[in-house]
Amino acid sequence: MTNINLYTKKLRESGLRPTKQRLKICEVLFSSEKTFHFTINDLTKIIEEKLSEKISLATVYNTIHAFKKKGYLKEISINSDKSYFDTNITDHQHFFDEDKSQLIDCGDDEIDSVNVKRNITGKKIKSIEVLIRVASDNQNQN
Amino acid sequence: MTNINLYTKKLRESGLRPTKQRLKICEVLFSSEKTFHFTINDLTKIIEEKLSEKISLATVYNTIHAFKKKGYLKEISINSDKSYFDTNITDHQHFFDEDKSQLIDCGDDEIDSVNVKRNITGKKIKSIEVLIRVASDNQNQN
DNA sequence: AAATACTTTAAAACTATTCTAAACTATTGA
DNA sequence: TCAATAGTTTAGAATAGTTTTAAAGTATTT
Ligand SMILES: [Mn+2]
Ligand SMILES: [Mn+2]
Ligand SMILES: [Zn+2]
Ligand SMILES: [Zn+2]
Repeated sequence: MTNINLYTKKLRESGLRPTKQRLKICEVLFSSEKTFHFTINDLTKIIEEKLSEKISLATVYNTIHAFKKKGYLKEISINSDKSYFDTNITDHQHFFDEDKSQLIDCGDDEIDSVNVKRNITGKKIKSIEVLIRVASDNQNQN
Repeated sequence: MTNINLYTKKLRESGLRPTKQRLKICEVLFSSEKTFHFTINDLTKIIEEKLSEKISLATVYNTIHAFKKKGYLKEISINSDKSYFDTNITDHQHFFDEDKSQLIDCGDDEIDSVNVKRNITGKKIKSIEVLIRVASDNQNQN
């Protein structure tokens, strides 16, 4: 399957038609073997700089949300003014480097799976998210 | 130690003088044996309704931040448009009821402690946060 | 081709949070 | 005592990420 076909499939399955703009977004999100973490701002900059293409912010937001809803992207919970997304949709956890405001994947082999012994009546577990905040040793402690 | 003295101590240790407004905030935060989770909006409403006192939002924000910085409050990481705070500053984890947008404490005995096998060079672990998202079984799955 | 449906876009709106600057209050020290 | 100084509260303005709007553009259907 060519990349264009793959992008088209993902867009269609997310309820979106494969337009020029959306395919560009896909190119940034899904062309690399490597997964990555990004904010909407990051993504918009990459599109503008690497693909020298100007896409309206609204289109970027809409597309990212459709992919998130369908499960082609994950959103990572951090206390931050911005939203962080992840092209790695497998079950995995994160370090958050507070010095650089940067997410780092934590492999399955690097953390024991979380065992929850309690269940909330009438509720189902949707996800278990672990965030390990790290910072430089010699931090301004104050 | 009377409550007023306790509040005064907490304020002073957070670098704030014990003013009328700040003591009111303390009363809501620290008078009950039970700990609780809140947003700034919640807290402001409680102050206005229960204590029939009007305190400027800026004062609430400043006081909450000072307490957080000092460690008398914790902030919980959720993907939300608002910040959630916790008067329970002991090491514990959370369920997040997505139907009600409500945090539920997860006791030490209800979850196995997380074992991280990797360390990031030059970085120290500041915290390990676990968030278990739950929602009603019969959710609109779409 | 005309009608219809979907999309992009710039700009406006929205909202939680932070900042500002002026009025107010408490503390200091002569 | 009381003026000078330092700290505080407040309403409103500013900020910034995100969402909404509405009009112009594009694609699809009949
Ligand atoms: Mn926020
Ligand atoms: Mn946000
Ligand atoms: Zn990741
Ligand atoms: Zn809690």
